[in-house]
Amino acid sequence: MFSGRELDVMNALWDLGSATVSEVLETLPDDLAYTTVLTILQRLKRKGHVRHEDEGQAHRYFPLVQREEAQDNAIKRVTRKLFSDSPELLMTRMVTKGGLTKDQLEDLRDLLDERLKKRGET
Amino acid sequence: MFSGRELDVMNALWDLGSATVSEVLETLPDDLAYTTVLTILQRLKRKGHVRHEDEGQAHRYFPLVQREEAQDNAIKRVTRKLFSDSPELLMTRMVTKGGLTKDQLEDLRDLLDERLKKRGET
DNA sequence: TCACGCCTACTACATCCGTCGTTGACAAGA
DNA sequence: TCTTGTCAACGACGGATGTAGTAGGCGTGA
Repeated sequence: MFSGRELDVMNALWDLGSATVSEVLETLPDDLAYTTVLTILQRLKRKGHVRHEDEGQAHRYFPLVQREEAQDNAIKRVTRKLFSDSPELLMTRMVTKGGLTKDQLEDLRDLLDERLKKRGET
Repeated sequence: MFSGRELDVMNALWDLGSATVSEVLETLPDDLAYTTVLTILQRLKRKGHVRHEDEGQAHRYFPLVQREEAQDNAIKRVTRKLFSDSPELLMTRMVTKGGLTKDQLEDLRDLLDERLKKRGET
């Protein structure tokens, strides 16, 4: 769905809520040209992923897709292409190999417990 | 690391262990031209992701990267670009929203329990 | 009024990606 | 020997991506 650079820009918009080209530029760690960011935003607009309003002579850009949607799409893609479409396989791999601390693993187990209590049926 | 089509081809190689162009072609669900698959394999070779040996007049291709490595890279990329570099956030999202069955959630909790027992220290 | 700074629009360009067509080598039948 | 089938090499082409230069509008301070 989003390319690498597009994701950088979308992340800026998601973090800030909305942003002008300059604001995105300040947010990004890499040292890109102003016009580079402008181009990416224009392409995102053409694809319908952002919109913009006038703000003085500048444009203020707003994301039209939610971060959550992009997250789910990315997960789905990785799951399909690299884990035989099995979310369980992906999760198992992350648990067994995924550099999580003990605390994080415990949090996760607690979350699972809670989740399992809440839906004893499904 | 791998593009969409490249992943399709790599999956064929990983599943079969090694394969000729024709074998990859038979494995893929989509109806691509022979030369399309050949091109992808040649590009993968140029990038150092596969190698090939002669087999009669054909080439037999072998993957040079393991599926696990590609899986980890993909997870890392998604984690970095969409989950603030936090594997825990990703996992949490999959647990709370990721379409897993009760059985799968239970399996996962058991896996976590076991995992936590094994490393009471870290 | 004019030069400067900020901002957008438009153009460009190299590379990558997905997809094939053409060409030519080579082997196995007819 | 002629034909046909199987392969690989190479070139091509349109679209996406990453990156940026140039032109031109507009407001502000001198």
